[in-house]
Amino acid sequence: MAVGDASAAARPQYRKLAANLREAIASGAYQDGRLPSEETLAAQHGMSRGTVRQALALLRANGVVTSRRGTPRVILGTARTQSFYELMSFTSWARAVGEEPGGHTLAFEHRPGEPWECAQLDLEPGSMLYFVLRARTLSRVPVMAERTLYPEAVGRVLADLGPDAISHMDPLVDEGLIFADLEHSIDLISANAEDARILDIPQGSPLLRERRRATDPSGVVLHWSDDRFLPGTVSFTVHSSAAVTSMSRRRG
Amino acid sequence: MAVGDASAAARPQYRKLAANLREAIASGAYQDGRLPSEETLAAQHGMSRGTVRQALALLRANGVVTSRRGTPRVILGTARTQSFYELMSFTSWARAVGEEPGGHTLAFEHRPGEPWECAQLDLEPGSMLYFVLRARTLSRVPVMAERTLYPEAVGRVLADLGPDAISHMDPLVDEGLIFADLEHSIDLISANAEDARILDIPQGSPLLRERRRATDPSGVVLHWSDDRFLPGTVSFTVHSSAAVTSMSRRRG
DNA sequence: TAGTGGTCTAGACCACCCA
DNA sequence: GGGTGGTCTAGACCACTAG
Repeated sequence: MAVGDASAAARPQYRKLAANLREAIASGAYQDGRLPSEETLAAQHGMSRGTVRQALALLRANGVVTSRRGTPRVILGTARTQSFYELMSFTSWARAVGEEPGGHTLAFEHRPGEPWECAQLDLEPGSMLYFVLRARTLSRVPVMAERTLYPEAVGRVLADLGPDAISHMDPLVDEGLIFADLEHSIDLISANAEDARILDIPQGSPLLRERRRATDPSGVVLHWSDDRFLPGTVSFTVHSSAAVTSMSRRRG
Repeated sequence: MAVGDASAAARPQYRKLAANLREAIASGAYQDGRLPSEETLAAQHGMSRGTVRQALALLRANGVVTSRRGTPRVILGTARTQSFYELMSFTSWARAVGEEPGGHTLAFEHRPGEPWECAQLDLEPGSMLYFVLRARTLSRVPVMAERTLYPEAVGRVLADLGPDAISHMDPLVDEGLIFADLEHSIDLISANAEDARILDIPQGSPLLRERRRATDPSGVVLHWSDDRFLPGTVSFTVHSSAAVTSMSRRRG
């Protein structure tokens, strides 16, 4: 193979290799629970060790394999981390777990933002923004109250959607917006009057709250959302490793 | 610099660079919000571009900077992801946020595990294990009920501790155990009779539950724990990026 | 001591963004 | 078109583990 044959293509080699290895692991190859050495993998796939290591770093970060100097890599499991998109979109998450997602828009406002709202979106105080309030359902049962803020340029895309549009993420992605990073914060709160009405529960009932902020590759905030789930409907799973930790616990 | 001057040392160069950049960012250098190019950083620090990229990958994974082909890296913030150890240890977490941690052991059992318990620890059904039940406090106020399972070899280390030992992690680390990976699962439950007694709340009160499984570099499970926090005492924050996602949402 | 993963280098080409 | 980050190579030495 010639030097510099960087046939990056749409999908780089290291991602393909990572996907292949994942599949191989899931299908039960490597019964001994250990991966071939990096050198071996490189030879088998006709690539350099550096590329193999990129693939393995991906698996490592997702908790599929461990790594320790001196010994072969150990297989931990298939580690079902979701696609990034499923983490953002209630709709595609629901479909991925075999449920039928639904949504009903209860409020769609185009107005100047409150100070805290503008702050969340990194906008000047008083900037115009979009606010959307929706009830989300699984198999027609309400499970989540969703409040989302969009900067003007983003929310405008959603203005034409009907009140029963299922996904609000899909139109945004179709529009060419690129969601690169997410910051999640998870805690427990009690339902206010509005939550109670939306989810048909007594005021004060406990809810699992997930607040999210999404940014594009240049750091511009694309949306901020506050999702409140009924107990028992979801749980959040996180993998963290000593090498790369991207989770924290805050004083409530 | 000679080829192969891999002065890996205790702390590799790329980690030092990452730490330096973090500090520089926090201290307000780079007022324009953009990082110098990789080439520039490499020249400034006398290292190769590959090493610089390792450092930047770390910052990227923690949400400190973004990256996009064609444009300089954009600074997102100081992104306060905690040290891996603080995520594992209630004690060191509490101290890091300026609280006074405490603990009182309510049960310390050495017994054969239930089938589900052995499964969590990857042990044969019926294996001996240690079970510890503790009330954890912040500034002497109970905020969390902690139930932990240890395989025999690990739990044995804790047998000599008194009922008011504050940290159970420190002795384990001192013993030479290496915690490499954590799997967290976060959801909402209601207090059972035992929780109610420990936390002095009515039975059925909502609690934020974090279940954790820690493994060493070879994949051996070192402990499993079930922590139940009072509402308002903690929140969990996770960063995920399109490149490396290690979080998922499950149907409750 | 042989073999593994961890770190590092010096070079290359490519895809992309912006002036 | 010039500069940026993304991908890839082929080599090197080191630190560690295990037989």
